[in-house]
Amino acid sequence: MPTKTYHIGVEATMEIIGGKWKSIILCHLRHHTMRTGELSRAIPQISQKMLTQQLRELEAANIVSRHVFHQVPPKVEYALTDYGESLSGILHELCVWGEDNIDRRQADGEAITLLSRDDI
Amino acid sequence: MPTKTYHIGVEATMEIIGGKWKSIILCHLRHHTMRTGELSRAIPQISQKMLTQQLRELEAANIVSRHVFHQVPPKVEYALTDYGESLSGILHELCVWGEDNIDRRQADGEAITLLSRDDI
DNA sequence: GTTGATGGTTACTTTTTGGTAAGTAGGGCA
DNA sequence: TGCCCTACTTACCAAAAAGTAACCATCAAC
Repeated sequence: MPTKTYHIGVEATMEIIGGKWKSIILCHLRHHTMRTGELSRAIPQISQKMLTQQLRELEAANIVSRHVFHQVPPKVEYALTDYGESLSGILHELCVWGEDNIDRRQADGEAITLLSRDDI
Repeated sequence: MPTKTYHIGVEATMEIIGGKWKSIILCHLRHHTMRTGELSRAIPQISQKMLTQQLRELEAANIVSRHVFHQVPPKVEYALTDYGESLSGILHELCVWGEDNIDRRQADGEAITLLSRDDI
């Protein structure tokens, strides 16, 4: 098997939290365990397909855990793993920096809105 | 003009530092001003086209400054702006977390290498 | 026995992103 | 005269990521 080569640490991080959805999902899970439906309500723009796909990839990277309750109708809960929690500080800063960025651009006259500034 | 809407701060951050190259470029610029050629030697996998394209986008977001020396052959230097410096802490953490992630995966038996651990 | 709730998969299409290769500029220099 | 250097641009193509829409399973309630 060919050896995977990184040139700088951030490459590996971005492979895990990069993409359009993963960091958003993680920012929500940072606060509490969530069910599939809760996540898709919290991220209304995401499709079912993308949501489960990204959750599977985060699970494979050991960032997120998946807990299936064998019930009908089904119930599945997602949470950060202990290792995933090690990203919590970074995720928080990414949220806060983004909020500040949006503020600046608004002050600059850009037509831009941030719907929820729920990051504590 | 339609108002751009974000649902959570991290969306805005990722729009700026996301993608395959931007965070890598920024991690290099974090240490010092660099010329175009230095950057492409530091990031050997990137193509000319991607390098200048990403630098232009970072410049447009006021994260990176571009200083042209009117010489022949041309000389252009890139640096973080003051605002770009506000990302420095995050970039550092992204590098460190990635280095740790690679260590774990190596310890886990994955065939994986990190070429330079130059993040201080 | 039809409907609804939840979580999920699949095939297919579109959009976005990235890669390659070639070309530009203009003075230096042999 | 013609080639080098550096930073960049452009046209074109390939690959990856994301969107759409339809479908599945299960059991409970009506």
